[in-house]
Amino acid sequence: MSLEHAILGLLRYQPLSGYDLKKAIDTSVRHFWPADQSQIYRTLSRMAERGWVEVEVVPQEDRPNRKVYRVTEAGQEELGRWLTTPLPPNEPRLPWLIQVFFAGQLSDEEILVLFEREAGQLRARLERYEQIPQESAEYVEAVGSPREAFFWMLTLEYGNTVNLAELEWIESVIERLGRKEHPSE
Amino acid sequence: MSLEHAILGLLRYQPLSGYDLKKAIDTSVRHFWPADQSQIYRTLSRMAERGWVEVEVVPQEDRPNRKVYRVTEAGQEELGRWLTTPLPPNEPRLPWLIQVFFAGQLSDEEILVLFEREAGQLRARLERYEQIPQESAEYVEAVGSPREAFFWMLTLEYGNTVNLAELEWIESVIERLGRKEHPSE
DNA sequence: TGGTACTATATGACTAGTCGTATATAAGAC
DNA sequence: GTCTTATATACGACTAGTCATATAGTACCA
Repeated sequence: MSLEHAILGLLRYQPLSGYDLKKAIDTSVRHFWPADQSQIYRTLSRMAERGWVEVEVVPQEDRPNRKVYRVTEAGQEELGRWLTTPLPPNEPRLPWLIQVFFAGQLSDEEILVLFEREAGQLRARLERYEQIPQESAEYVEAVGSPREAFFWMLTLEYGNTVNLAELEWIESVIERLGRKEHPSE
Repeated sequence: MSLEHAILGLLRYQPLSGYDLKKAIDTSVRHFWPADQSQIYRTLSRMAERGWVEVEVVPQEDRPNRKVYRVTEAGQEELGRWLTTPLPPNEPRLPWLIQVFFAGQLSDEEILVLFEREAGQLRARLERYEQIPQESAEYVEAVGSPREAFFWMLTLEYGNTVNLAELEWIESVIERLGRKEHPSE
């Protein structure tokens, strides 16, 4: 399970509570691995059972105690092992392509909406990506490893490249649809 | 749920059994919506309960009876409704990018393997895509709708475009890694 | 004679992830 | 004075999808 390994990777930079981790994930790996709060807590419990992380309970006044997790030796090893393990080919599910696949039964206007909508979502995503370098500046500084930061930025580059290719393809389809070159029946 | 709608779309071309559907899915929407046998059968039962499909039991000698499903009026409507419904933005999970994100702690050799492996998987996928037009020729003929076939081919074009962009990006990363321009620590 | 593959459907057990809600308290907004 | 936001954790219910296995006969191949 990849969430476990994302958590190991993040905790390696510094020990964090479940709450902290949620925020750390949302400002780092969220774009390729979203995780919601309940999933994070469950996963942390499981990891503690397996001995990949250790818990330290930090009492707080007026608020629930913090349970701060840190990576153990076993956790370090597991992360190293996983990072060099070949993954099965990814088979992402793209419901939008199902809509495209059966779009022949829609009207030309409806089809145009289908593609324009997707183009809009991609443009919005690309705009959000532009803000990431600023947002992550403090983490880059805090961790203080240009090498680590280089690979963080590569994942952003990936997102930019792939989403831009998608957007350009959709724009080319919209253009072709406008020229009415596609079969009418 | 998208599998339901993929099934409705396929049954619209002709009534099929669960077994037929598995084969139809594997030669059509598999690349963006894989489905395994048990999931297909469960989904068909649910769809029949909802009245989206009707079952006809076709007795066979020496083999289990075929349960042939056909789309009802309600199913047709549901498909039309769904095809024009905006989908929430897709958030695909890309475990490989988690490996990239934390690759800074690996050696340069290990990192190269990580990228070369992914490049290999993409090349294999692109090669498989090349065979799809031949494989689907009989379906194109059987359904006899150039309009429908046009959109089938668009989903293939999408896969080609996006996977090629990914591959080219990875190749550019490999080149940069080779030039040792990335931080060593 | 045995192994494998095809046709055809079905079910139980499991996992990852989602959704909603709950518990506490404090700070700040309107 | 109430509503929202933030801090911090937890759990029950649910869903989609996976994996393994079962049944039961045919057919082909070595």
